[in-house]
This record gives sequence, structure tokens and C-alpha cells, in this order.
Amino acid sequence: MDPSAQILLRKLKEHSRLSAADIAEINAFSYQLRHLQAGEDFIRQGDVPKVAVLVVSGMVARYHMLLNGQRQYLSFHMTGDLPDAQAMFIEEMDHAVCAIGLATIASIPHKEIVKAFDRKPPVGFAIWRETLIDAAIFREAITNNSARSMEARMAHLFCELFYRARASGLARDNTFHLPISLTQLGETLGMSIATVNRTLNGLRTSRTMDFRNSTLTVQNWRKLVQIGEFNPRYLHLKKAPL
Amino acid sequence: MDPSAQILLRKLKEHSRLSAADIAEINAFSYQLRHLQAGEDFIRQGDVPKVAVLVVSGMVARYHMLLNGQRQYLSFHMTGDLPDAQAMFIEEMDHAVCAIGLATIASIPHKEIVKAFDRKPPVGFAIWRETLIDAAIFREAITNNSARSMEARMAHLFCELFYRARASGLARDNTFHLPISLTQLGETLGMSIATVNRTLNGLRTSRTMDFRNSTLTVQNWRKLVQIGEFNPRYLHLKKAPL
DNA sequence: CGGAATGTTGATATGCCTCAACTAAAGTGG
DNA sequence: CCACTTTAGTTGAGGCATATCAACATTCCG
Repeated sequence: MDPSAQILLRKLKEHSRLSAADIAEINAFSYQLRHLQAGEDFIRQGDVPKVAVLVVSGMVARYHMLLNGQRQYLSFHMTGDLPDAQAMFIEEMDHAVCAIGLATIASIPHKEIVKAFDRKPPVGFAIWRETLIDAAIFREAITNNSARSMEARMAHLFCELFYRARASGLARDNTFHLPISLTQLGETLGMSIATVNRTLNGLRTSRTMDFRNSTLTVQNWRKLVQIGEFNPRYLHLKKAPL
Repeated sequence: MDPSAQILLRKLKEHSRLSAADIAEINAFSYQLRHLQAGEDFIRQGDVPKVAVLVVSGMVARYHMLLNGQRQYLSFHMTGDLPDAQAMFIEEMDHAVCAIGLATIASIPHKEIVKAFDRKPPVGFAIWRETLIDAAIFREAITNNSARSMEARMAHLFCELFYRARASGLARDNTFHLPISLTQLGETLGMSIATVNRTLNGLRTSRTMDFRNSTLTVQNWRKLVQIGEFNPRYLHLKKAPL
């Protein structure tokens, strides 16, 4: 079986049940690999993609570009995610997608995927579910950035990323490689770099978590969850990794 | 034809093309009407709905409830919207939905809708597209509440609501009935009531827009768009109402 | 008409942004 | 391989925007 197909299947199985015939459909897609440099854009605002992207390794992020050039990061995606599945049904991209650190992606032609939906509706439902979980993540980000303190925002973001990484088997023990800069963290959570740094320092001092050299170390998961008011139900996964 | 079906069709046609057979499927759904009081919850966090809701008249809002009882409004929905279409594929609700002012909704059993997807995939694609536009609205809200000034946030929200209302034929001229309180506005945009009021006053003084007695009056659309950095492309509608 | 909810406005406090100076790390060319 | 340049991270000081609090006005609704 194609290794990209395997990655996609593993992911979809986190929330959906698929028959052998459904799996065969997914395995029949043609996956075109591509390696990305750190920070490289592979989809820009205004693009009309003809292929869907699957994250094979590394991390990828969606972002809005404001008129003054400021960025707002919207979500982060890791192995198994489909960061632009939506483009199958809404033509023009309203945001850009870039690599965070080095990353590998696989492209799948929209045509093949849509054809699979016609033949095996459960395949469509699984991918639809994937886009719905994305939407739930966006909703949580609205709440995070609008209603929570700086410390809570930070804690919540790391809770989510760590939890998702664990669910996808990408993190072992209490560490997780996350090649994101403080500037990007600020552009995700709506805070200045100075505050990002000080907030991170606070969590470090209280021995809750440590984020340094692109590596997250969770020292006290329960405390982190409590500070961030993190409740993983919105991720809609079948089984809890923590 | 059922008037609820007509409302739903009108909405789906804003972004999707449907054949006569597709339309017949949608018309065959059984629509159960229900009238709601102002502020009434009809879906709560944790619910597992068996029906999907269509807004027939009035407005409806999704919100998160934080541990301290604070609310965060996530989106507003008007005639033709399906505020919980997602519940067909992700069982448990991660947020609540309530009426804003008086409202009428129609319920459609999930079973009937899913059956229609099997028979006429374009019906499924149209509703999928609807949920994807919702996601785009959520993304925009992240950016709005995280990266824009108080005045810009306010302007952007009103731009979006007015634009969507126009697209659905719910607003004529420059006014639009919006039964939302200042408190709710604050809980939407992440600002205190005092600031909501003062910001509204600024927009009124500059003769950009006036929001009073539950009525929005747009005095200078171009200025409002400019202040809010509003670009309607993210709504992915086929034709611009303004 | 009375009471409650909502909106209005001013005064005060404070959390965060901005700016700036500095340190550390990473990447580059001689 | 080391000096040099650039980028990323760190920390302090100061000012400002916005939250908070409080008092009052208005509207809504029974």
C-alpha cells in the first residue's frame, strides 16, 4: 500500500469507520510527493487548487494576510491532516498555507477524490468529517483568542497541539518537536513577541511546560489543561490519547 | 412547494448549482416548524441532535460557554442558514445554539438528509459547501478578534452581517433589523460593554453607520468596508449584493 | 406605572504593546 | 574553521488602550 495512503487512512480512522472497499478507494488515489523548505508557501490567497494536500511529515500552517502585511495564523496541521480539503468545494482560497519548518506533502487530484465520493459515500463522509473537525478547531480558536487570558491562550494552544500529536502517534513521552518561532506564536494568539516570551517564561517557572529550541516539553499535563481550560471533546476523536 | 424547502433552496443556490432532481430531493424533506423566544437555547453543548435545523425567520447564534460562565458568541445565522449541519457527522455538539430575538426554525431529520446524499451527491456537496463557508466565517472571526483594532472588528462584523443579509434578500435599502444587545456584541468581539458602546458611538459620529434600537443603518458602506478591511470573498457567494 | 434589563458615560487602574538595548544562535563567506 | 552578518530570543522601562467600576439614563415589559 502507498505510504501516503496509509497515513491518510490512519488519520481518518481516528474518527471514522471505513470498509475494505472504502479503503481500496483511498489507496487508489495517486499521491504526488513534494518537499518543502521552512516557511515555504504552497498555497496562496486567491489560488484555485486542482489538487488536495495531505501532510506527510513536518508541520504546515494556514494564515490570513492583512492589508498592512501582518499575518494571522489560523491553524496548524501535522502528519495525516488535509489542510485544504475545503478547496474541493469552494474554489478560491481565502487564506494561504505554508510549511512550518521542513515538511513533506502529498498532492491528490480533486477529480479522483470527488469520483471516490460518488462510488463510496463513506469516503466522502470521512473527509467531510475531517473538514468539520477543522471548523471545530477554528471555533475553539475564536474563543481562545477572544475570551481567555494570555497564559490560558498559550496553554490551550500547546494542549491542543500536543493532544493531536499524541492522537496521531507523533509524540512519545512528554516531548514534541514544534519548529515554530515566538513571532509565529504571537501571530497565532494575537499577542506581542514580548508577551509571548514572558508568558512562556511563566509556564516554565511554574514547571508546567517548557518550550525551547523548537521542542515542547510537557512537565505537568494536568496543570496545563487546567490553565488552558482545555477540553478535548471539540476534537471529536474516538479515543483519548491522554 | 414547502416554504421551508424554498428558503433552503434559495440559500443553497447562492453558491451551488442544483438540478431539478436535486431540488426534488430537498423538497421531499419533512420540515417541522418551531417558534423560539428571544434568547432561547435550542441546542446545548453535549447534545447529540437527530435533526438538522434550518433558520426560517429571525436570527440564531452559536456560542461557547466558558468554565466561569462567560459566553463567547461564534457566529450568527439568518434565514436560510443551517447552523448545525455539522451535527450530521460529528455527533456531540461542542457548542450551544440560541435564538437572538424571536425566531422560527424548521427541523429536518438527519436520516432523510443523509439518504438524499446517497441518491443525489450534489445535494450533499451543496450542504458540505455550506459548512465550508461557515468554516471560512470562523477563520475570518479568528483574524477579526485577534488582529484588528476595536473599531475595525466592529465594522467588520456589521459589514459581514449586512452583506449576508443583502445576499439573502433580507435587507433592503441601508437598514437591517438585528436584535442583538451590546453585551452580546461584546461577547462576540471580545470587548467590554463600555468599549462596545464607545466604538459604536465613534462610528455613529463619523456618519459611517448607526446601530440603535436593534436596527443597523449603514450610512457610508465604502467607509465601513474600509475601516473593517472587509473583503467578501471569504463568503464565497456567486454574485455580490453590494 | 413600577421594576428590571439595557444602554450611557466618566474616573480609575492595569495589562499589554511599543520601543529599545542587549544576548544568543544560526547561517554565510573569506 | 572562524569572523561576520543576520535572525531569533530576552528583558526592562514607559505609555496607552481597554477593562473595570460606579452612577445614572433610558427603554422594555408586565
